[in-house]
Amino acid sequence: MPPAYRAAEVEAAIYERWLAADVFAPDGRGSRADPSKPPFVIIMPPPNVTGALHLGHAARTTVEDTLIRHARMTRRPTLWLPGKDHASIAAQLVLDRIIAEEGESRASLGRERYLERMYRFVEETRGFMSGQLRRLGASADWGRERFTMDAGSARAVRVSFKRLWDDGLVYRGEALINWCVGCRTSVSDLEVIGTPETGTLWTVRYHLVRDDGTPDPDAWISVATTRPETILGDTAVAVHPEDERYRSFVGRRVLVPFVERVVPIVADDVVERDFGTGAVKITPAHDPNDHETARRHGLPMIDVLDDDGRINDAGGAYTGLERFEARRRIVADLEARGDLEGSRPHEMVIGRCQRSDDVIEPRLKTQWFVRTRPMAAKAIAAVREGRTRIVPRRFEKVYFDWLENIRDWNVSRQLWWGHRIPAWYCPDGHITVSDAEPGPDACATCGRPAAELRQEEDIFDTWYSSGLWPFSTLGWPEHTDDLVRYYPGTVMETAYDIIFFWVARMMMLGEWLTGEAPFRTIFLAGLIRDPYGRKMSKTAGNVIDPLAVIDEIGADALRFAIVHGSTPGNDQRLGEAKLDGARNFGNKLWNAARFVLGARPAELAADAPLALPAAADVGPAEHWILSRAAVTIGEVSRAYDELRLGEAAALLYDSIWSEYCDWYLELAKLRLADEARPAAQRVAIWQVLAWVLERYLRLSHPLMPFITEEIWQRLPHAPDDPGLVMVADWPDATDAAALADADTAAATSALLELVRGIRRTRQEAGLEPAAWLDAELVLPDAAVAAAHASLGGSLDRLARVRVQRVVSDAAALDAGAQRLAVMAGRLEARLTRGAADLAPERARLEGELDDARRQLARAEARLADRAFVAKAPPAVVDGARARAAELRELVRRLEGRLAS
RNA sequence: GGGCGAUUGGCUCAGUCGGUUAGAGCGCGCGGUUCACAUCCGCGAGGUCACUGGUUCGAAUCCAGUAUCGCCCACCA
Repeated sequence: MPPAYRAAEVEAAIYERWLAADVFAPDGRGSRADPSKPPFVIIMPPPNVTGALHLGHAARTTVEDTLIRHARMTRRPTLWLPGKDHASIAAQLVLDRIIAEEGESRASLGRERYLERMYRFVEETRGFMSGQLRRLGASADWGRERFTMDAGSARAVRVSFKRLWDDGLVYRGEALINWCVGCRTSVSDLEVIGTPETGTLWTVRYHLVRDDGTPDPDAWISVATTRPETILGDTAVAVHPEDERYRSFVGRRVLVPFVERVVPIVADDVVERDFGTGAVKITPAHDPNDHETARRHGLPMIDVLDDDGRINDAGGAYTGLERFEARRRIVADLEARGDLEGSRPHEMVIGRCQRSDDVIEPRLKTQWFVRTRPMAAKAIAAVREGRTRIVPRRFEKVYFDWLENIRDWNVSRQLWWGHRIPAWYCPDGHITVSDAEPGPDACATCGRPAAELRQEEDIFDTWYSSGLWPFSTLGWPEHTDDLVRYYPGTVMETAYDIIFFWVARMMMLGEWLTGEAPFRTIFLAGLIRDPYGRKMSKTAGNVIDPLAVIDEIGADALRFAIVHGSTPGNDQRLGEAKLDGARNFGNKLWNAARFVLGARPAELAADAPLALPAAADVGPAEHWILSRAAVTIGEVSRAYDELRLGEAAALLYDSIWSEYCDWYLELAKLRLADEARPAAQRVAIWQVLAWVLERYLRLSHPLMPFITEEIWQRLPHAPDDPGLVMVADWPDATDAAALADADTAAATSALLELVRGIRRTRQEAGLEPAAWLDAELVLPDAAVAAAHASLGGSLDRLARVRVQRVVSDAAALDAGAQRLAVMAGRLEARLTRGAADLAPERARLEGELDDARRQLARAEARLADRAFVAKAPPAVVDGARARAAELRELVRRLEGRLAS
């Protein structure tokens, strides 16, 4: 076994071995799944097909792979289904940049050639991400890999849309949508990011119109606006109905500047009297509030923009101007004609596009909408009724709030890369929605032949096909075997920032289309931040490249760092310190294994399978580590079961490092090297050493799959072992628990405390660390004395003492001797060494006595409290009594010691 | 304007069902050429669990309020 662990070399080879063994698929050749057990299914959140692996992907992959590996080891049929998302806008933005370098553009290529180019591009990139996920150790079923633009997804999109259409949940209508000029498409409300910015609030005069229809140069109403270019689309001015200042204005008419349109002054209580002038210009086609107001008052709605963000034909002299240029010109022109009353800086929230960061323009457009309320009700019910559980629970509220206030979903996108909406128009204006791949044979209303029908140009919002993902990947709408067996999924693991985009939509579409919630548990993780708590971003320059980390310290270390100390739903910081810690842990495990493999007694055949020794040969240290192992197996298993992976990692870290390596390995080492010890005992020691290591490897495997596999392969195995730790059975604690004797384990534990006490005392007394001290031990229990005798010199060696005498009572020792006293629980040691400085030792004992007395006083006060004794559970009271007795004894002994 | 989260040693975080002795890693101090590992070993210091009040025999933990920071949602032009 090489002295240092070489992650990079090991990981690639191990992954190949897993692939060759065909153990990733639930029905793979090497799978040891028990078909009678309930399947464990995770459908992977599909990363963007053009993307590169970032830490977020690494975190998702790590958590899901860990859950999957744990489930696989419990013999459940385990499906982790991977895939890619076509990510229409994101992918188009990427491709647009690329073709721009080639001197082309969307317009120059045209739809067909653009899509051809996109398919070629996606062909090139789609393998990258999978390769990167494999480097992380992802044990996904690559044979079932899917793509949101593959034929199966396309079919699911068509069939689902037809179903929703037939169910009356789809409509095509004119509504105010969010238009992104930069992306040249509409986007959903979720994709509009409210950004606080300082804008300008202009005050503008609208002149009243006299009865003869001419504007009155001396009478006007002043309105406030932040977007003067929308003046061109104004169809009213509104004031509050109870606003005394404007009471007489209501019902009169004003002239809209530049377009010279005569519009009414209406009263509506949306108007805030305190804001601006208390009078609002109403632009129904470009503002949600105004749109509502216009509907209430039956006002016309005039769109003044075109798709490129320029003023359209409705803008009179401004037609053709870019929107912000138009704004500047209009402000200047208002000023010139004396109708600009003033302007001031104004703090406001600007809607910007999530993708392009361009300013979103609300516009009136005819598009496709999904009526979400009925679906939302089902999605809410699924969680309310406990059919789906959200972890951590606090996100239920977020989920409910959003679904309860949900608005219709604009699924139309004026893009090319995506699923085209399967709706056809006939010349008579009828709409036919069809789920047939070639489209409908004829107009569903008038029967006109297909040749006369024209398909909708719009494509679907990317998240529409993502919403179908939990079942489209399993073959829906067909009743495939996979769908029957693996739907609904077990856990949907994702970060909390896409609850609305994705989780809620999967729940809605899943409930509505399949009649079932798409998963049992929604497991929401937090985001990974840099060591200062900032979001990682390329512009901030604080990104950690997971692949660079893997190259340097290996996937196991990255995985462990991601999981260790994390809590579901909470953001976590990740930096070099954490990564180093994880790497060091792997190194520790590797070296421990190196020692174990090298320490096998010659009496034990090299290929003898791992087994626990006969009870008669089991020594005290073995009882101790086996009892610790039993506890760890139980606790770690529970932590995995309850999705508390951070805790599983912490438990393993502590058990392996602080118990197994720091103590047990040391105790085993010395006795194994002791040739005078009977072979049967040495063999037993090694067997326990190796057995516990093997169990810890299995427990750690889901988190650190590569290194545990590599080490496990080097341990001896029985012929019927599965050959890979990856498909080894999840350990249980019964063997260890049955063999370990609790009293002996406790006796050993007490002796370890004594060693710790001796080390501390000698350090405080300023003794040379290497010096051997003579010692007399007070070991009051027979069990402890027996354990000490059995461990022989190994324990003494850890404390660097030569034991002269062991007594059961401190009274048997010389009272006045100038010796260092060590107390550890009920055990004591007296150390002799010429140059010892006794003062610090005495000071420490006095401090301890003070402390013990204080605690005793508190303990006794508690017991004196009748209410406590009467009301606290008996076990707690008993515990308190025992504790008080212990403290009393400690005080007595400390007093005795200090008196001498 | 609503909602959520966080607040525990210098830093980053755990802390299950409320149980009295609040843990870890990093950092810090002291010491170490122990033949698995210096990516290491040993020892130690360091905490009024943000604050106020309440519930309880008992509160880091439950309740109410306050403060600070962060996030999400929301139509004052």
